[in-house]
Order: sequence, then C-alpha cells, then structure tokens
Amino acid sequence: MKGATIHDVARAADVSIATVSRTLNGIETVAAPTRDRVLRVAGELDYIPHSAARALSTRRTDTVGVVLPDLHGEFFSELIRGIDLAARGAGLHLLLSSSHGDAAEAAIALRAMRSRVDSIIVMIPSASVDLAIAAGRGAGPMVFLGESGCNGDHPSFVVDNYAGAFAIAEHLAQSSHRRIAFVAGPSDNIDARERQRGYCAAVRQAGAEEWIVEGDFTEQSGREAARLLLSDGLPDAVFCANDMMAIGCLEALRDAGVRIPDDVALAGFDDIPIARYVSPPLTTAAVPIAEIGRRALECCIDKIAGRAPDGQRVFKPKLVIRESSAGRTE
Amino acid sequence: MKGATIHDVARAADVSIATVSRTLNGIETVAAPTRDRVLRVAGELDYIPHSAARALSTRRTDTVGVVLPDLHGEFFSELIRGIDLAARGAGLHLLLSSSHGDAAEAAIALRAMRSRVDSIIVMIPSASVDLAIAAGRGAGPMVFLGESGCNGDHPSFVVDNYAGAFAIAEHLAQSSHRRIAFVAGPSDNIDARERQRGYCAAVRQAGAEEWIVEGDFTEQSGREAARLLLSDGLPDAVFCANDMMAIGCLEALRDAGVRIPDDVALAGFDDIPIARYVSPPLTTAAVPIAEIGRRALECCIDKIAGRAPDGQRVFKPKLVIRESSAGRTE
DNA sequence: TTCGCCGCTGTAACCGTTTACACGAACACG
DNA sequence: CGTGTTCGTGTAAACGGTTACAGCGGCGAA
Repeated sequence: MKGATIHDVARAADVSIATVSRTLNGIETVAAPTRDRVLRVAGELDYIPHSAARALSTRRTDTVGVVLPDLHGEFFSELIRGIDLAARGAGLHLLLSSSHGDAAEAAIALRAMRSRVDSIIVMIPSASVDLAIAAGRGAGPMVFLGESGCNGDHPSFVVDNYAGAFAIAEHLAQSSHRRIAFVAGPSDNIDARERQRGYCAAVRQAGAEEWIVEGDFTEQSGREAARLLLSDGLPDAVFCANDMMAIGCLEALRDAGVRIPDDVALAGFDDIPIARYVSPPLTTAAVPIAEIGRRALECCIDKIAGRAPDGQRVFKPKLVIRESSAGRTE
Repeated sequence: MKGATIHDVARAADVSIATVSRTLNGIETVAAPTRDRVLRVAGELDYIPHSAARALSTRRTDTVGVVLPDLHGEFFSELIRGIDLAARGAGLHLLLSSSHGDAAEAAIALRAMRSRVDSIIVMIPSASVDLAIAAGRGAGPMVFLGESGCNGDHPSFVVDNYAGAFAIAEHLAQSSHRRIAFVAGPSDNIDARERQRGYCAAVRQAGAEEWIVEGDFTEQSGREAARLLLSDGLPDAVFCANDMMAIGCLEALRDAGVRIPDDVALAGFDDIPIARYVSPPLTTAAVPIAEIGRRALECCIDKIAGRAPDGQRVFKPKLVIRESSAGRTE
C-alpha cells in the first residue's frame, strides 16, 4: 500500500540496490538474465521510483514551471494547451501558477518553484521584469513569453505587435474609413504599447487622425470604451488592442443599435477561439498561441540540455478579415 | 548562485542545522536572539529549503495533482481557474496533466504523480474508472470530478445532470414546442447519459416523442447533427447535451437560413462563458464550474488533513433562459 | 602458472531536509 | 550541596534514490 522502494525490489530480485537502479535507468552493463529478473520483480511490485529521492540525488525534477498572469479565458487556455502538448511528448510534468497580474506575486511564485523545476516559462504582464529575473534565479533557465524587457540574455517568444496592429489599422483605413478609434490596453503592458504604436503609424500614413480611448484588456473596459465613443460621436471604425475588449465593444454597440460593420467596422487582436463565434465574426490579428506555448516548452528542453541560444523569437501575426470589418465596399 | 543550503545558513549563523530547521518551521522553542539571528542570515543568503529534500523527509509535497481529459476550451479553463484560486490561497502547488480522453493515458499520468503530490483531483471521461483508481493508489487521497462510478469510497463532485436536463427540456416544452430533438453526448460518458435520461423523462411527461441524434460533445458533431436535422425535417426545438455542440448547431442552422429562436429554439448545457456571446445568446443549464474546482481542491486539503468524508457532493444546475429559446410566445 | 584485463556486481558516500534523542547549563528545591 | 526539571541546542539517523569506486571471477596472453 505504501509504495515499494528500491530496497524491496533489490531484496525480492536478490541483487543490490545499485543493480536495480542501473537496470531501471537503462544505463551501464547489466547482464541480461539479471536485468530481466529485476524488471519482472519491479513490475510485480508496481515499483515507481520516489521522485523526491531521485530529484535530491540527480538535481533534476523532470518538471517545468509555468507562471502566467492569469489562468482565465481563452488565451491562456490555448497557451497552456500548447505547452502541455509538448510537455507530455517529452515526458515532463507541468507545475502551474498564476500571478494575477501582480509582479510581486509572480516573484513569490518563481521563488517557490526554485527547487521544484528544471526550467521555467514565465509571462510577466508589466514591464517590471527585473524582479522576476532575480526571483527566478537558481530555478534553472527561464524562458519568457511576450515582450518583457529582458535584454536578450534569456530566450523569449514575442509577437510582432507593431506589424500586426499596423496591418489591421491599414486594412481598416483601406476600406475608406477615415476616423479610426483605438481602444488601448494597460499602459504598463509592453504588448499593448506596441500595438498602439502600430496603430498610430498606420493611421498617420493614411493621413488620418489618432483617436485613442483607454482600456485594460478586459471585456468590461471594451464596453466602457464603446459608451464613451457613443457619447462622443461614433468613428467609422474601432480597433481594440485585444479580442476581449473588441467583444465588449461589440456587445455595447449592438445594444445601442449600432450595426456592425455597416455603421462601424470593428477589429480586435489575438484571434482567440471566441472571435469566430461572435456575431458578426471578428476581424483580428491571429497569433499562433498554442504553437508559441509548444515552442516555448521545447526551448526549455533545449536550454536544460545546454543548447538553445538566448534572444527573441518573433512571431508575425496574420491578418484575419472577417465580417466585422468586411461590410462596407465603396 | 547554486542556492544556499541549510548548512550554509547554520554555519553563517553559528548554530546547528537542527536549530535552523526548527526556526524556519516555526515549531519548538528556539531562544529569541538565536531565532532572530537565523532568520536574518537566512534572509541575507536568500535561503529556500530544497523541496525534494523536504519531501523525502516529511513525505509531503505541498502539491496537488490535477488530471483532466483535456485542457482545451472554456470549460477546463474555468475549472482550472477555480482550482488555482483555492490552491494559491492554501499555499499549494498544482501539477497539471491531461489525458486526452484516454483512460490508459490517464492511468499513466496518475502513476507518474504518485510520489509527486499529496492528493489528486481527477476527471475521468469514460465509465472505466477502476483503472484510474488502481493507478492512483498510493498517491494520496483522490477526489473525483463528474459522475465517475466510484461507488462512494472517494469524494466526488457531480452535477445533477438529470435535473438540469429535465428543466431545460421542460422549459422548451412549455413554450409549446412539440417536437424537441436531443443531440446526445458520447455514449460512454455518464454525464451525457444522465442528461439524455432527463430529456427523455421531460419529453415523456409533456406527452411528446423522443427524438435523439448522436453527438460527441464537440462543436463539429453539433454541426453534423444540425445537418441531419435539416435533411430529416426540422424540429421545433433542439436541446444539445452541451454548449459546444449547441454552438456548432447554431452556426450550421444559421448558415442554412434557419432563424433562431423563431424557426427553431435552441438550448445547451454547462453555461460556458461563450454561451453569452453567441448570437442569439444561448439558453443553457448553468454549472458553477469554477466553484466546483475550488471546492474540489478544498476537499483535497481536508482529505489530506484526515477530515472530509467520502461520497457525492451534488450541484444542481440553474436554468438560464436567453434569447435562443425565448422567441416564441403563443 | 601468473599477470592483467574485462565484465558484472556490491558497498558506501552523498544529495538536503526533519526529528528523536542526548546532553549541558541554569535553576529551584529539599 | 546533591537532585530533578526545564530550556535550548547539537548529534546522528532516517527518507530513497544515484553513482564513484572497489572487488571478484573468468579468460587470454606471456
């Protein structure tokens, strides 16, 4: 009931614990008959090596830590799925933690993971990444998700937010929308800032004016932005810095009787699965979320093995045009 | 760089490792000046006890394992969020694993968790739960999610699928829909079977006929069910065994020019977040997913502490009527 | 025969904690 | 001034593996 130990196996197979260990780890030369006997006995006793004991001895845990700002919603679900896929393929375990957007909480989570993992995938929402780097020190190689300000001395997976946002804003401008509003993300979020930069550049290029409304990536803030726009006089198009805000915006505009895309065109960013289901389906910049997760985990594996260089891997989002912006043709 | 050990702290504070251990664990009587000195030194060295060593010694890992059929989509995201919330509140870590719906894979995951966790939350999709129970043996108390056939010798959190489905079908029947089709879930899934039973009872009570179409809980299967219904002649209402299928159904019907709820009323089950966003918003049976996750983890804590009885905790879903079924009033 | 080598196996040290037990000092009490 | 108690601390034995090193039998070559 209490789990067989290596000593139990050794006794039952009439060998020493060293031989059992060698057999089970596949390494070194163990005589065939001995090996077979050990394997048989281990199977019969349902022996599983105690992971803590092994970790203590080998300094490896076969576990990767994952620290995300939140676990809620489509985006993170998709990310975790990609990470899990790669992890189970490599026989690694996943230790999960969320920081609720708080850098201090993230630091605590990272510290707590120190001896529990071989490597860490971390996504820090705000620009204050130094705290995290300090906290994660000693927990093995760290891999960053998102533009995080670590200056190239760690691997990081980033999205080309500027290019994606530029493409979206350009697309909106091409459909003869002159007045294009932008609902921004949190000001301390680098991804959000880059998207705003892309928007500004495209709008300027099209000879239109910048029109920026505050937001914080939540559906609720999208709804509030829409109310503000409704009272200020509607633009021709609204570009929200992420899909969740676009959905909030969509609901509020629809409730106010605004037709999309006929009265106002709408676009988001990320291409979370919901984006296809809302009505009308949302134009957005598709980020390969699950693939980024998978690649990040593979990067951890490489880092643990000592290969894998530092520096950024940039993913360029794909413009996905759906009905929310495709209505007007002049 | 390599992480200070308890010996380093002991040496620096000029005490024995036993005193350091006692100080840091808060227990026993350590003289105040000694305690202060140890704490100060530990802080200066940024000492964090090695979790594997501690686990080996105490046989506790402060970690709870979570094994789910999948990590994809709204339902599991919400569930994990609830679990995480409770876990971080209790200072516990989360070891995550998905079984991809395969009972054998779930068993592997459970075995691998044996010495890594103090307790396990497990959701087994199919009825074959015995394999899992055998595999999880020795990994601490197990808590089940969903109707799983463990006959009361473990705690389990289940939804009253029968009552929820009955309520939905009754609601559809009350709106003078006579011909109500049911899109079923996988036949080896107990939740799905119970929902079907609830549907059948309500339809029989209303004096209508049973009309069952196959499905497997995926959006795709919902779409196929809709095509079948379109070719067989449409019913007055369609009740899908979960929201994802209802969404697939909705899309396919809408594409075919069917108006919802005017031509056909539609309902799902679960109340995943998307259900509110689709157009028209979906009538469904609301399951408190995140709360179930939270309660399951709290149950793990209680089980570890030796309290917490076995047996089922039943959650009764709440009927949520939205536009997809609210159209017709005769 | 003797020596060296090789293939296989066992012994024991180590990984970093917790904790039962022993021990010494201080102190109250008869 | 012994003796028993209490308080604070140290010593050492677990916990369950991995692995360097030693040992041993058999075999080929000198």
